[in-house]
Amino acid sequence: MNHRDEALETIQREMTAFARRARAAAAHLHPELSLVSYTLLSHLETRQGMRATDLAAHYLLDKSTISRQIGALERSGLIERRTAEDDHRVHVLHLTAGGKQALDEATEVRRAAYRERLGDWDEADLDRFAGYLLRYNGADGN
Amino acid sequence: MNHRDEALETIQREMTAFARRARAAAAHLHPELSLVSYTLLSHLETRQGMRATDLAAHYLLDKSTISRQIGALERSGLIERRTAEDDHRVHVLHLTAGGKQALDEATEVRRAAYRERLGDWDEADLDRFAGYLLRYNGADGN
DNA sequence: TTGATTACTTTGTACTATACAACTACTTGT
DNA sequence: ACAAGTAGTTGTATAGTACAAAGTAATCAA
Repeated sequence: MNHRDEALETIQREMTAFARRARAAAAHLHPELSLVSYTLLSHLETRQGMRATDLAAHYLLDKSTISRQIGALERSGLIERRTAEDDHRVHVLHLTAGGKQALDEATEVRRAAYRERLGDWDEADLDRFAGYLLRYNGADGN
Repeated sequence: MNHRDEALETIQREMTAFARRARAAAAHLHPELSLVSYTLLSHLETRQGMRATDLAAHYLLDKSTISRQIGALERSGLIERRTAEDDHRVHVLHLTAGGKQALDEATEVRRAAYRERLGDWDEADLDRFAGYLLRYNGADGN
């Protein structure tokens, strides 16, 4: 295996290892909001008015899975579903005040964990790492 | 939010988004070996003779979860459990030939996907990215 | 304008991954 | 040799997920 493949292998392995721990890590950090709920809320915050279908595509999930997830979030009062005026097939999704608050609390806890974890990194490295991740995720449509 | 926090925020967000897609991505790439099974086999390959408890700690999973996972892998003939000679409470885990083969096949598929995805990165960037991931994961014990 | 087709979502069903608690089996330190 | 600790399994409950089928609304073609 050449040098390039070794780097790819490392990236593959480390990204995967991280992914594998993320759910449990989230559960420990903020037990009241699962990783799944957190990511959905977080996505809705930056893109209010998104459709269920868009979320499904983004997270590579089945539409039925998303339907149930947002159903649960709605029942918990964290989001609102509104039927779109122009197309009555569509439900547009919005964070409620409670949803925003729950999200903010979880985000603060997560931020603290990352600040701690990356505390000894200098700013240039953080920037480059962030840039690489954006580029990586952007590649297949983040 | 200062610059440093913005970089942290990006890292947090992008790592999380990636994690959220990894399971489904794996299911599409190699349906015959889930992300969970893949990571366990992969870990065993590099560290033959590992104990169930070690896997649980590494992946932040409950020992019962690991117990059932390795039970399933054993029933599928992908790994072997051997009682340790020096401590009869302990089961050490080994990849079987079949397990090695299944792992190799999935790894090849994954490698191809990463090669594709990162095809336009130059080698210096791949190296730095890999380095950052190692550093990041190493921080809390990978 | 209505019947077919398409688009978005929900529901029925089944399975996998997971946690927590209780238990069994073994080991170790005093 | 027994109390305390460690490794693993089993009972039970729940969340997350997929796939297939159905429901509902919009659009398009004749």
